Amino acid sequence: MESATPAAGAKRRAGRPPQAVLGPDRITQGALRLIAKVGYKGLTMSALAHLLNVAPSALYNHVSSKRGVLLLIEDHLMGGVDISGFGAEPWHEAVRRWAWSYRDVFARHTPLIPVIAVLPVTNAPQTVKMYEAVTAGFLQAGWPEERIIDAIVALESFIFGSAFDVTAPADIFDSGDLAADAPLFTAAVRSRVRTPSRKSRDNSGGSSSDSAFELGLEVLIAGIGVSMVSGSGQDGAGSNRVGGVADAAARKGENHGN
Amino acid sequence: MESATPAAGAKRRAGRPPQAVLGPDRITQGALRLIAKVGYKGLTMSALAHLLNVAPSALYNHVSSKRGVLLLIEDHLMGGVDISGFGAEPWHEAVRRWAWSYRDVFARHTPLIPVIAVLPVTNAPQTVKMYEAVTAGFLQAGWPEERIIDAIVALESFIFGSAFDVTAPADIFDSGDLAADAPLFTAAVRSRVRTPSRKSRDNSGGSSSDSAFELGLEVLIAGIGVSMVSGSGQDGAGSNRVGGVADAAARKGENHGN
DNA sequence: TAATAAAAATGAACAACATTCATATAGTGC
DNA sequence: GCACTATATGAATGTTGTTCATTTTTATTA
Repeated sequence: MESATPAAGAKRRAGRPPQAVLGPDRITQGALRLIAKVGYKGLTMSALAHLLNVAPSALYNHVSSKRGVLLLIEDHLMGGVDISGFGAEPWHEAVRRWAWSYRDVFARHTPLIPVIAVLPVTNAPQTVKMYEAVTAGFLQAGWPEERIIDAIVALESFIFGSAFDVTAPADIFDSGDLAADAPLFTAAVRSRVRTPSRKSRDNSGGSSSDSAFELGLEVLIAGIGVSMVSGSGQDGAGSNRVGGVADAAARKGENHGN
Repeated sequence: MESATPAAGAKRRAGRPPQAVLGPDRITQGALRLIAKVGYKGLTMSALAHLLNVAPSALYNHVSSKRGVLLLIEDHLMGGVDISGFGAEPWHEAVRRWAWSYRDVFARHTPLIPVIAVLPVTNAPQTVKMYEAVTAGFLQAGWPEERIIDAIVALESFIFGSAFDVTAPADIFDSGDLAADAPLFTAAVRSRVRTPSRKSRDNSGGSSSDSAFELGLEVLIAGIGVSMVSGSGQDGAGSNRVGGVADAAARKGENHGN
């Protein structure tokens, strides 16, 4: 039997080959392998073509530009985001699972974020599938339909921003020579504690981006949950207002905290 | 008197000119003018050099790479972020002012975000200044020093992600052919309402990214505020828990919104 | 003051990259 | 069987970021 990917050394003469050597799937897999090996700066059309044992120009029969390759990757990755909690777990837990995996996936693919954020979802089946599952989970939790997209967008914005933060170097807040001009900031950076995050419970010591992500995510989940729970029933204010939480700031008394 | 920027047609012979023609400031201003005119895809070293009436290679006497130009722009823009609220307004209002202006600035400069998020703050005076002001505001509000950076990072992540969202096309959630596979999502997108945002009070109709931003920001401010007021010092549990916001569910009450 | 080093410009050159074009071959539909 | 389309090759192109040798001016040092 012929291998679908012929030996790397084999020459292929010009003209359409007997059986297709490229295709969206192979391009995607090749790009992922390349990224894993040399990172995004090494993801060039030439390198991808070489890895696929093909001339660079052949790729343009399947994608219209390099952006097309990025889109293939993006949609593939979306399939790896964990949506299994929706419909199977309480809303807040499902959102947690989804958000952490979403961030983790794109933390290793931050160059895709500027592409995703601006790109229509059309013809991206995995992406649409993810949104459908998330929407279903929100609906099931009683969240009013007309505000679900805003909630998802807010969460997603936080997730994308946090994915960048994961890639930041540890010394990102080192003021250097300017430390003298920023004593409060410098002290705050130095005193920053690494609270063991949800994630780091199983792994080694938690990173600082994990604790910031956990802080923001928990606040968002709780805050969105507030509107959800209160908005549906008795107190008429709920549907489109979240600001009520702000007033709660004053009431320290019955707080969970201790 | 000689104009600092000589006429565009003038030729300059090789060798160091009598008075400096470049410098960080002129490079920054030139880059900003270029971006305003042709956007980031038009910001090339050649184009920048041409606009500054200089050979491209001359730029490399002042920046070590194109990234250096982006860093100059970034720090300059940080000076435009509104930190005037800290020390002059209640904490939540100061954060609101800061966050909105921060997002607005970088919504017009999203290509900088991947650079900022990964880049140490060293030698970026405006950036350090901003962090110092924000830290001061958080301290003044009673927020425990060791958690301030996490809070800022969480807010910043949300802000960066939201800046991308501003640039997204209106039809970004158009499922196209896949709409049939995602009925709930499609319906939610269609029913999405444009709640007039804080910002749109003075302007025309609010955009959908504005309402998502407002939702997330208000939740974050409220949630962080809860922990700040309640959990600050003594109680050991407060550090990594925010769930208290959820208890505030019942309350409604006024907010800034209208 | 003279000698020397450093700073800041020019212009030519380069490699890498995304992309296009002419060409060749294989499959598909009428 | 014939036209058409799909898919490959390989050469070529135009940008882009960057480097290098060179030149001129300013700053430093002996």
